[in-house]
Amino acid sequence: MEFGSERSAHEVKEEKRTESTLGGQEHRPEQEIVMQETSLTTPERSTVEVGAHVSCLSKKEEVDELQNAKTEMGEVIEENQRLKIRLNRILNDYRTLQMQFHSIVEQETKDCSDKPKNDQEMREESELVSLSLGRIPVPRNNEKGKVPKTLEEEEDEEGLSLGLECKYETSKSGSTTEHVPNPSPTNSVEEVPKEEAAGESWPASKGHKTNRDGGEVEVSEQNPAKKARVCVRARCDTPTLNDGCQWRKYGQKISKGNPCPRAYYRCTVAPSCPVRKQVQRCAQDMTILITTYEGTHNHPLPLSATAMASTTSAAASMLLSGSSTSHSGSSPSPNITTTAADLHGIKFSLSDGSQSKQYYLSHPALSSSNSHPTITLDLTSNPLSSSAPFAKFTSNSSYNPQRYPPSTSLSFSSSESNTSSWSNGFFTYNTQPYTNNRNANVNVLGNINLGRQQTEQQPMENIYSSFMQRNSNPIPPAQHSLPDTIAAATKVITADPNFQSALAAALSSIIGSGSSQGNQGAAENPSQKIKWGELFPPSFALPSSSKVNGCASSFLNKAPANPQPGSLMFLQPPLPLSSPKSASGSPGDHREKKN
DNA sequence: CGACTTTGACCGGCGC
DNA sequence: GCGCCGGTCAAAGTCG
Repeated sequence: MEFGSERSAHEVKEEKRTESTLGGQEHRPEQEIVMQETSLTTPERSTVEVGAHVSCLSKKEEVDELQNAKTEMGEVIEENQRLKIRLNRILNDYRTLQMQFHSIVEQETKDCSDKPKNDQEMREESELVSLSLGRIPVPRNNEKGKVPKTLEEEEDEEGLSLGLECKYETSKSGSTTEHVPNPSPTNSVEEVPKEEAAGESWPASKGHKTNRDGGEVEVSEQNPAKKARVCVRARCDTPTLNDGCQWRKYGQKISKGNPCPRAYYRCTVAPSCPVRKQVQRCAQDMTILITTYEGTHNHPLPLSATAMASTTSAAASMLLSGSSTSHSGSSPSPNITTTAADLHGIKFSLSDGSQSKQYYLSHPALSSSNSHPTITLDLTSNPLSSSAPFAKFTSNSSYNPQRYPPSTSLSFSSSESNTSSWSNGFFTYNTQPYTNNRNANVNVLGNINLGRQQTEQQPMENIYSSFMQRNSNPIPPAQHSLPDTIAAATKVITADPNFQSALAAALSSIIGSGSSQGNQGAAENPSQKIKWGELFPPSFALPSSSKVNGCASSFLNKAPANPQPGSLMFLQPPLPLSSPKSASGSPGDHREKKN
């Protein structure tokens, strides 16, 4: 709460500063003109003074001085003329600039009023966010098409406000309103529980459960639509991914459309942990294991569990914080595989150096329930973009367009070879532009590198430039000045809670791992927490799971677990694939209800 | 014996 | 209202 007010004040200051800065720049030409005019009047006055002074001297001296005065006057006149010419030039320049500025403003206003209006309406109606922070948003559909407009629109209307002051424009609506009632950082604290609550509540049998269990009620009567799920698709030969957590199977069901049974697991690390997961083989590719996580751990996790927990939390946070959903026009078939390419959504570019992984957040593969916003991480290599080191990260709330209308689209992509992002299960995030330091990976603020690190020699394309490239269509990236790039990137970051969430998770993971070689995540360090909070908005709320040690996912094993020394590592210990039985961790209370 | 899995039954939501 | 379906429960079985 205190923290919230602090940050609010900070935001206000930032905004004021920005406004004043911009204002000053606008008026600067006028000031220059005034100065010039003043300087022009000065010579005339001096001439008069000279004349008066001459009258007091002798004739010879007068003559001499008159001649001198004439000479001086001539010089002054010449200078005056030069000044006048300069003034004219300045005025012309100023007018030209003014005209250009006005024309630009008008143009953008028109753009905003035309397409963006629809966009805004759609966004408000659908409560969704559409961002594209990459280079190429494939104009698949209207949603995609509007992505860049949205950014431009925001940028234009908001007047290029800079800084990391938080803006919650993306979470403008309904589902979000409940979620993020006020933009104060307090939300960062509140969001966790909310997210948890969202995750905790499993729809079908809540009431059911409540009745049977009587007392223990983890039922939250919140908006059912807010239950976020994170679906992870990964190639795995084992029955289940070893994500570091301990799970207990409590059910199995053969779902329609998939011969493979779906298994239901419950986290048994803590008796009251609401986290559950569903595991199912992909019908089309049996080697692909689809794991859907729901809920947030309310207990410390084993170190090996942090990765997955953070990832899923981040993804869930992205969904929830942005009320983001993206809906592709792809077939309603529960088959995700077909939709991956169709999904616009967050697109994280990444490069592993040796191999690239793709992360698609797509339709809920497992989730049959349309009431769950689902975000899917596709860790399977995608043939569609296998040639490019891309990672796609798309969110999807559900198939049901009514509940979760098409909307959110984030694309942090860059076709450049070296980039940041989700890579082999690790989130590598590089914000080098600020430092321009290739080795800035050490700097947590500047670079987020979760997990396996690229070689330091590898130039990593900064995400800001990526944003910039995406945001400013007309202007080639190379022409962007650094300040512009930073400004645009900042804008994007501050404007999109989803991205903030991703950042949050990434940072939290880093923080956790940073200190956590000793187990306790630095996120628990109040001071650091505040720092992060200042930098990031509510959506940055660290999932509870991020505070704890965590999980690794077996899919990470696919990536060579050879972290680069000196870099921020997210998950160092290689995680063996294993059955749930072999899952590590204290048994805790495994029979939460039976006993 | 405790922890875990299996599996049929039950419940609620949703669509027709 | 009915049936389908997803999700969960809990008794029975298995394993170490």
